[in-house]
Amino acid sequence: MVKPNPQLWRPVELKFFDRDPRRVAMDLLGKLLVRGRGVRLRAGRIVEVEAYLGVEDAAAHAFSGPTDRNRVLFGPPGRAYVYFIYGNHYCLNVSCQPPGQAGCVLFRALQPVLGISAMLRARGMDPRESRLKLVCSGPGRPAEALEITRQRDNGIHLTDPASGLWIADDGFRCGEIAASPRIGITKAAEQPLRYFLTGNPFVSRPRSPASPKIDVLETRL
DNA sequence: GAGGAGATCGTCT
DNA sequence: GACGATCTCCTCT
Repeated sequence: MVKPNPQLWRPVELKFFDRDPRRVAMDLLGKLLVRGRGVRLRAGRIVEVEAYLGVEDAAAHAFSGPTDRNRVLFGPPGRAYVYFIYGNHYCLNVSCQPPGQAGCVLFRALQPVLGISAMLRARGMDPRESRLKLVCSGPGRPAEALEITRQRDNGIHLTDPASGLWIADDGFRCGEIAASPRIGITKAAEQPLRYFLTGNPFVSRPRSPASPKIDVLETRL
């Protein structure tokens, strides 16, 4: 494995997010989600995401219009939307499209790249733990590993390293991208809006429980 | 390994 | 008061 070099990481530009969430979701695969600035960085490669299409998507938080909770989704693109779920977990999304449209992408799984011991600590796991899939696979776990909370991070700029939570491009070519139905939802559950890297061991579930159907979309080498 | 159930609390109706 | 874009632990096979 090549040693990560944060000096070469470039923040993703704002215009990257000013597009259809399906396109943003696919293009986010292989990018890095980074916590911190300067030293003591924690970073994970994005290997699994889900697209939510805004007010026309019955499974999206934005479906019933703006509320105090989801207001970030209706604002500018490239912002963190953090919500609390099941009394236990925070989940991180990034807003897409121009203000008024409420598309977003949910981060479902990361492959730990940098600051793994700090992630293990944040997750309350044994520092000698070798099953790294348990660190960031599943939407609640990256938030815990990177200490993302609604109070601290909701609405911040994911395009700006100064915010302390940002998305970087290190030039990684991600290989084959596949799509399947989204996980854990009951409405609009059949649409293939979950995207992941084929064969990557850090993907939370290789196939959706609701449907085994997987479509290979494209290959980037 | 698979499946089920409990934990736990913010948000919405 | 009901529900939820989840996780973990426990039991069963």
